[in-house]
Amino acid sequence: MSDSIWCFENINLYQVLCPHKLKEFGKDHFEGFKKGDFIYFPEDASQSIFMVSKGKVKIVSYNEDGEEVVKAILGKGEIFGEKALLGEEKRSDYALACSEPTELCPMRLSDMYQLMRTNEKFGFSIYKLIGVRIKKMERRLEALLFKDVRTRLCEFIKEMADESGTMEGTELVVSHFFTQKDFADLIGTSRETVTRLFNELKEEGIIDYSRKEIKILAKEKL
Amino acid sequence: MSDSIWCFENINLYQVLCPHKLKEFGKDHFEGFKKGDFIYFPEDASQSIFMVSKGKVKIVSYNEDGEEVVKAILGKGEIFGEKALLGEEKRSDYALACSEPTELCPMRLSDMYQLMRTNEKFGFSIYKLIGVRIKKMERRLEALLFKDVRTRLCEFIKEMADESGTMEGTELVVSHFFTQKDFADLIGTSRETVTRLFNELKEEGIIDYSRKEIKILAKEKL
DNA sequence: TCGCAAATGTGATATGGCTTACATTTTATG
DNA sequence: CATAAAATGTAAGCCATATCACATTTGCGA
Repeated sequence: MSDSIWCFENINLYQVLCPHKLKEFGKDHFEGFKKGDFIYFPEDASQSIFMVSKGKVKIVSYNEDGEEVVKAILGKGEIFGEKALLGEEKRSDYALACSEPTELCPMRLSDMYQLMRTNEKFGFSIYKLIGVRIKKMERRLEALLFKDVRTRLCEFIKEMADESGTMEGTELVVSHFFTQKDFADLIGTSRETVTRLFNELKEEGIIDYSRKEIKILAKEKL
Repeated sequence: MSDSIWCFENINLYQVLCPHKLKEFGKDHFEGFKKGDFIYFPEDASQSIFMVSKGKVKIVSYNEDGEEVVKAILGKGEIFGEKALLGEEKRSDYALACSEPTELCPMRLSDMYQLMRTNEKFGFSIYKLIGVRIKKMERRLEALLFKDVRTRLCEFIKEMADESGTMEGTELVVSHFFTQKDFADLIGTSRETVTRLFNELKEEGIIDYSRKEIKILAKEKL
């Protein structure tokens, strides 16, 4: 649990990547996005990776019916588009800003590679970041294979709490900006089931759910 | 589709990694394993990554009941343990040889990093390899989220065919050494369902399944 | 501030695939 | 070659969760 949300599992990437600390690359590093602005589209050339320096970014795709499917939501200090580093030539999904204003810190691939080669510490940070991503995916896969929906939701809430929860008195509070549909996408279930489960957890006095935040009243029961 | 099984999605890693081509690192690079030999255990320090130079390797874990759950099966030219490169300190699963003899080409982490830094081509191969792994995982995740078991099995068979199928007359033949339990683990279903589906596909004249190989009679219907 | 679209709530019904339980076949092993 | 162990085959019943069909609430944009 951390109060500095950009501290990403012991790798302070914000510190490493932030333009202020890397003046030589820092010229055109900030960009302002409005809510709903697309940052990239599938088939766009994967030329850079991004760090969120302000706001929130959604990674999504669209299913056959044109409905949005959320794959990830990222906040300050988090990185996306990093598959570009791994030989991906074209983006495979959409990235869009979902809060206003959203500011990003894009880094060109060539700069990244150079930095990774010359700055050992930086290189390791990037490796580690990708490793963490893979671990996260593996956990998700395992949950999907072996755990029921309620367990998946509980674990998801706990993860959110670990990443961005704050203690307010005796309550652990996680502020968020997910819709229940987003939760559903992220844990792999239907919107209706999520609604039902949130109310169930509420009834049982385990959480207190509202649109903006989740208060965790009994973490041990999650 | 390729007849050289170690050609891994356009990256000929065998060529790059094979000890014969890297004499300076090649002293102790071959090791013989018998069927069932463990290569590493969870909690072992992640000190090296391996390439299969002969035989087959299973990556597994065990569930609460002590049953084996297969996570991946790798053949010649494929790499495993690569999370070591990404900041993983301890192995998180078991790797064991599942054919005899199995030979590996282990590379120490420090050597890898050095090679990656000095040999640009090598570095890119590794990045790309990890990228391919991630893509594969993403596909798996998506299949699990959006597709029913039959579709998942069909796609899995098609993938096998693309990776290691050979044309024999008009038939596309994939030889394999999976049990139906293995298929079940890999696509996320129960063994019984796999049995049923294989027989269903057989009845429908789409494939011809036997323990050693799958003949694909109507790829378009898969 | 009104109106409308998006988000949430809830019941009824349907169903894919898991589980259980056991039979049969194939393969490994002394 | 005999016997055990592993893999495969099959059926019946059940259950978690999807799907459908609405009602209600919330919040945003004009």
